[in-house]
Amino acid sequence: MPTKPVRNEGDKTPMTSETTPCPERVRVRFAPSPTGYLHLGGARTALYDWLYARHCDGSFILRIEDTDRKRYVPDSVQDIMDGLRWLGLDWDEGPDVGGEYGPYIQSQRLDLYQKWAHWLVDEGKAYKCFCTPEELAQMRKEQQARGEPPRYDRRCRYLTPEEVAQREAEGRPYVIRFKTPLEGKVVAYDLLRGLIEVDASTLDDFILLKSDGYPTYHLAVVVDDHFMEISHVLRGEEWIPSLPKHRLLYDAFGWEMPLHCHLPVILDPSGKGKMSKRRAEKSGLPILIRDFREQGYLPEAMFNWLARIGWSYDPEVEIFSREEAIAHFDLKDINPKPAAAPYSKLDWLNGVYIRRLSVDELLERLLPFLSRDLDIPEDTLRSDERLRRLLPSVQERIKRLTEATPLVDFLYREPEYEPAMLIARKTTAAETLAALQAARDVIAQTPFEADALEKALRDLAAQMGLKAGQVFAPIRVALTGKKVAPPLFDIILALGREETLRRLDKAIALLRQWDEEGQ
RNA sequence: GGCCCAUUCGUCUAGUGGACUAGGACGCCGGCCUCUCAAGCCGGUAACAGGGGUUCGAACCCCCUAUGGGCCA
Repeated sequence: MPTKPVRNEGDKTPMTSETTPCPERVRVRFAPSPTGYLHLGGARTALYDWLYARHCDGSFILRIEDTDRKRYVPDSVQDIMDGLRWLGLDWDEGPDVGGEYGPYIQSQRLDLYQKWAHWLVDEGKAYKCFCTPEELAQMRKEQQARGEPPRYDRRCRYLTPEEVAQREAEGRPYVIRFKTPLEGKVVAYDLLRGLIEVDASTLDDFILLKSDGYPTYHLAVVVDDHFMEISHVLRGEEWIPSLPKHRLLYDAFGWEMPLHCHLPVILDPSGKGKMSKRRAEKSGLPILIRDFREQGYLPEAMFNWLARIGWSYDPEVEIFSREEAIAHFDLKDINPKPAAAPYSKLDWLNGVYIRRLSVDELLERLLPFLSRDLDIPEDTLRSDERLRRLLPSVQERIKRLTEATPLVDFLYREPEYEPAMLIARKTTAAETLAALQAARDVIAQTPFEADALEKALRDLAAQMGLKAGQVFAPIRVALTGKKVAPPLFDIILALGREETLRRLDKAIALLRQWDEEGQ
């Protein structure tokens, strides 16, 4: 049970700098099922697991819970590990790095589960159930007809030893079920919510070992957490309903129960239900960690954003590093309320992190995206001074790495645009034409330097009775083919005088022809 | 439907009986700046689900209702 931090009289340090004292030996695991790629919910759970382990100088363990063979997705283990690494969540023990408590893949631990399931049978705390799927279906049907909640009626619990022996002799397949107490309360404790009480009568004689020798989640998780000496089980709140079953199992085994803390789920942005792959696809929002990566989010921004959903150590602090998060992390500060994923905040945060990068760092992060979009090798781009020179103004215009391409592609592609786009608002084709021609000459004759060029073009605009923007706009379109682009003189300098003049000439010709043709 | 969990601005959050005319952030709106778009700066909008208690006093404690969520079927 967490104790409240003691605050001394006259202590001037803010409350937020204090965290609950850590237990002696903290071992926390993240235990995903390889049934799909790493998504928001899993990543956030892993993040809190990791933060707690690191805060307490404990161990973070990765365990693969692959006992559901039907839903197995082959490359999901790889995806989960890639995603965790990308987020900077490193593990001390796991399938790839090993450890003293391995193996860390449940399908390689079947002997253990079988041994302990049978131990419970021998102790009279569990029993073999020989009911066939057909029998169970029939049972369910009858219960429903009678308006009863469907559940196992425990008929095999009361089989005599002779009946059991006979069925075994016949070689009939069986599952092992737990002998749930028929009455009384089952009480378990959750670090965030306190006592969670449930009537034993509402619990089923749940299955521990399936007929194929595979354990159910309940058996495997309890056995593994015990033998891996897990001190804290931090998992999604969707597991709260199974907590009483686990309590019963720990008691039956005579093992000490780790502390449990159920983390709030992440909801769809509408707040109307758990974030799921389907819902995400419908709304066009990313949910898989690989998708966030693909869409140009920075891992440090993701980390920050994910950590701040449902947790805060200081309401005034929105932006924090991994180290700060570790230093301040405290289970008691987790908000038990399910939270809608605040995507707009992620965009803002990502922009903040992008702007904090050095130009060199930004370039490195951008290279994979630019290379792919522009079909130019990374090395070529890396050594392109024109690109590097443009980056500072790109940096403050993008929220995601994917947004850089349209801002710089004019360097590598001939601009394409409709002639009408050249005409600035409140000007005519003739005025634009005159402005472009005059601007062309000014640029050709002025020292090729930003301040000088800008002054010359501003003077030109004044002479022609136009606003500076009315002269800049057609030039921008002529050079980039776009109305939205980095600042004009960054563009001109990046392109160089020769190319700038060439594109202006082309624009002039285009506009003249378009104008003569009567549009 | 049963069991469980939760309930502060649109959203993420602070708040653990008096410091609350409820604080911060994102978004949104407005302004400044400005060659487009951004960034930046300034300002604004906006919440204790409802009802009963307990208490001198409740966002905070208790109960009920409602709503939302989770799990099982």
